[in-house]
Amino acid sequence: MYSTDFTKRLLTYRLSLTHLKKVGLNDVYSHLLAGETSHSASLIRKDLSRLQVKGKRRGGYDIDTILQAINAYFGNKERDRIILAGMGNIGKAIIQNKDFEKHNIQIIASFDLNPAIQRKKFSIPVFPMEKCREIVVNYKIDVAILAVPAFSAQSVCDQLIQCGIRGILNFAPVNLKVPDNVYVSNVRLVDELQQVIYHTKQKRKHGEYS
Amino acid sequence: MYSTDFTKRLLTYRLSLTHLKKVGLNDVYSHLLAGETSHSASLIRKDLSRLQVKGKRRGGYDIDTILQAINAYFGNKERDRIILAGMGNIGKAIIQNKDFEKHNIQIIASFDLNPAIQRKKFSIPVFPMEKCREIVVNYKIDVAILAVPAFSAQSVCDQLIQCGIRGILNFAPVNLKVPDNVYVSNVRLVDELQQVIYHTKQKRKHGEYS
DNA sequence: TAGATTGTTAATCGATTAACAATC
DNA sequence: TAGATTGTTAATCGATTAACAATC
Repeated sequence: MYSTDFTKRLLTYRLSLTHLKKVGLNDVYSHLLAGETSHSASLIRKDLSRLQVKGKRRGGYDIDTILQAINAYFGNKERDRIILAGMGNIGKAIIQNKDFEKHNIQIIASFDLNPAIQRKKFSIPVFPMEKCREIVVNYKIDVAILAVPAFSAQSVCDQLIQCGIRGILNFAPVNLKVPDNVYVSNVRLVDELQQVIYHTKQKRKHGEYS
Repeated sequence: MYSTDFTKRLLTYRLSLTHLKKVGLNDVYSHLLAGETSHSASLIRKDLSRLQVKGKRRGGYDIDTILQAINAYFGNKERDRIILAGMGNIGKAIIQNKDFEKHNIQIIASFDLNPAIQRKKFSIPVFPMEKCREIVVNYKIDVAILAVPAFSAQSVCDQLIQCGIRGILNFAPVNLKVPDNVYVSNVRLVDELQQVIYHTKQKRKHGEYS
């Protein structure tokens, strides 16, 4: 079982490699990828060895081979289908983002408590929460994006789990309580920004150029 | 110098403590906060000791004292003012999010290359990039949110830095190249989701309930 | 008092890095 | 060949945890 850090790094590698490929490269040295991703060459070699990707002793690694290995690691075969709960600002921004489709992730439906929103036309159907179980079961959905206001987040989360959801990407500023068999990851926009502000100030104080 | 992990945990504590306070509590035990945040009681006590917050040997910690210490750590005095580059879906979702204001972060202006967008009415003014230096200098702005499309991310990033920006919260799926004195943090929505999907599948396979 | 919790020290654990032999 | 890079092992580093004395 590899760490979540490893999994995260793989996606960073993929981003850089896709870029390098577009720019015309076929091979990378570990130290080149290091410069692109701000991970050390040593760590990259270790990660690639964990992925069982073999390089050429003096010619670096074949980019396509790495990309294939990364995609295989994430299970690139079938399209992943997920649902969205909450059609507020964040929910709308998410369904308009084409990057998910590009990576074979399809948001098949959305849920919202507000009937006015249910009646509006979006690129995906919007249902009331009552429809959730039906869709999760019929389409065998495992993962949901939770983008509802903080005050209803725990309750909607509970409902999603009740319906069979086992993985949640949560945008609400709340520490969700979930059973052990449910995986939750939080995107806390305010916290992210606060951290950038904090670390920027620190850099000013202690940085090389202060 | 504390780790970025420590800084991140503090914001998680704050979220839970604010919640617990609203629910009517005045004090917390380390193990209670542990249950809320999914960090160990031991780590929480260590973090609080790093923050120089003292508890009562048998009565736990005073919530307000912790909250004050956390806010002091982040420098709660003055309001932080930042700018936004890119008024696409994500940019719009961000300026509509009231949580930033709640935490004393003010987005004072936005920039977009598209003149049509510049003319639209939003809750904050939208300028062409040429105005950037003027605003960054006049208002002494350090931090920017970068929410432009991937293809222009590096170029807009370079311009921001040119104007004096030293901290960037980047939403574009790109590994930005920046000088050493600039702090960058990335929010990769697609990657976050891909990780949730991956870990959810893994839990199915290896989890307690498989 | 007995029991429970803090605060801190020492031990553990795991992730990253350094180093270098293998090899193209 | 000489030089450069991989692949792996051992060393380091730091973060987390365990343990427990202090104490309310």
